[in-house]
Amino acid sequence: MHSSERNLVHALPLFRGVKDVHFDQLISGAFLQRFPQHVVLINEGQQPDFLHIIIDGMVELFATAANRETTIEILRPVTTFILAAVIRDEVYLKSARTLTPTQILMIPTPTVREVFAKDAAFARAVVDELALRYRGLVRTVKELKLHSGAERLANWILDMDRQQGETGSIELPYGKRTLASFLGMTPENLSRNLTALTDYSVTCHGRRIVIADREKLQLLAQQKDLIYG
Amino acid sequence: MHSSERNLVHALPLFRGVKDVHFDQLISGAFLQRFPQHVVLINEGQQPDFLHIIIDGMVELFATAANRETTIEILRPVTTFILAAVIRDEVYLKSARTLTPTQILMIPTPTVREVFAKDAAFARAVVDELALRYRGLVRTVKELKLHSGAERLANWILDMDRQQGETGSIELPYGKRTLASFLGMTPENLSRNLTALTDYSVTCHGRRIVIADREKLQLLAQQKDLIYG
DNA sequence: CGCAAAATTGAACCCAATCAATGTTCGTGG
DNA sequence: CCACGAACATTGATTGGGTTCAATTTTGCG
Repeated sequence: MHSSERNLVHALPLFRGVKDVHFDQLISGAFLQRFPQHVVLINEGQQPDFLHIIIDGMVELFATAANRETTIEILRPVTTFILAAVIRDEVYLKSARTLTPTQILMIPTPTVREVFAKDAAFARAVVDELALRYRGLVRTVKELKLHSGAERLANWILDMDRQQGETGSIELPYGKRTLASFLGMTPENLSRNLTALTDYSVTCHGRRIVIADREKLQLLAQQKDLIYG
Repeated sequence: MHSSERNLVHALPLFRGVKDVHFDQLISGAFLQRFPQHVVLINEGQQPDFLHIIIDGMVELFATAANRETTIEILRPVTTFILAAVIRDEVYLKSARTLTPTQILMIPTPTVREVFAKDAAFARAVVDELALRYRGLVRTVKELKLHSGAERLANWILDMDRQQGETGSIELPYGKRTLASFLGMTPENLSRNLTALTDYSVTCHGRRIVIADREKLQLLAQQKDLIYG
């Protein structure tokens, strides 16, 4: 790893405050690696070898059963994944693949566990990340069990608009197939739900979605949990 | 708190290895309190005041939206809840109510955060708990998105059988209404799914469920993720 | 430019929710 | 201890959201 990259990595929230000695230990055995698009990085059921940290690009966590497949989370920089598996030293519950060309920092599991045990700042950062992700999943479960497909889509659009600067015009960060899988519906249904949102001031052309009247859309989205979140 | 209770609490996984000074600090401001059945302990949207630890009894975490309600998790001793909210110092995403008379240890949020910052053993225990719960939620999401109602029920029955000693005869730990809400279906549908499981060697009388042929049931349950879990 | 994957649209089907009615369980007070 | 009422549980009939299957159009990429 070059020293410029080293500084970049040390500045990440996960490593900020970590003692230099410990940080050196963390990255001494680490790899900073580039992967092309659509590459499977890990498979569910495997034992964790490395903690993965997304430096650049986009990663999809998904799971399969029988002949089905679903997207659990979609991650962007700077985020770890399979942190829980590394901490507990248990098999992955999800698989991961790149959605774009992606740069990933891989730290061997034993190193992570060692430094975690002796560096308080790192431990706190790990907990913070875990707690954040836990809350994200709680929101997902609430969304799935309490809202219809159209409502989930509406919520996602409002969320994405917020992330992209609340301009009322958003760009899909990934394909509609992936979005459908993430929202828990078929691609066909996502299509239908999108046209149904016309009644709520939403229009979609290609990868661009425009919200004409945000309040109208919020009416549908039943924003209760997002207000609190 | 009596000294016998104190010792009991100190022996909990969450506090094992915590320095005596720090443990004293944790419980000095804590309450050990008994609640009757069906009492709401916390409401989603509130700011966390205490970390809750279930010493005895059973607690349901649930969430509401519009006029709907759903069960997210059902917890038994010895488990914490709203740990993520306490760690991040953000509002609760779920509400909690007792399902049975319950004894709960309540530690003020600031104390938890202080001790967490200076006691490595406690920090590790917190992370362990968080990671465990995170993985539980991942399983929930997979279950919801990949399996039908009948399959989820089958999985739940097999899971419960395992927890109760794999005797092939299990006792419902809570009402069918609650179970239905937890599994993400209506009480009517749970009833129908239970009768449908007759074809898979499952019979139900009152609160008792008997599995005649476990392998037959596993066929339906599509156990993939549980084998790995 | 041309092909393959993705996206859309329509039609039929199915799982699950809702509405409605009856039977059962259980806690409570007489 | 029994009787009663209210909540819970079951069963049937109907409705609806969502999936599946199938065909067509569009997009994106080599």
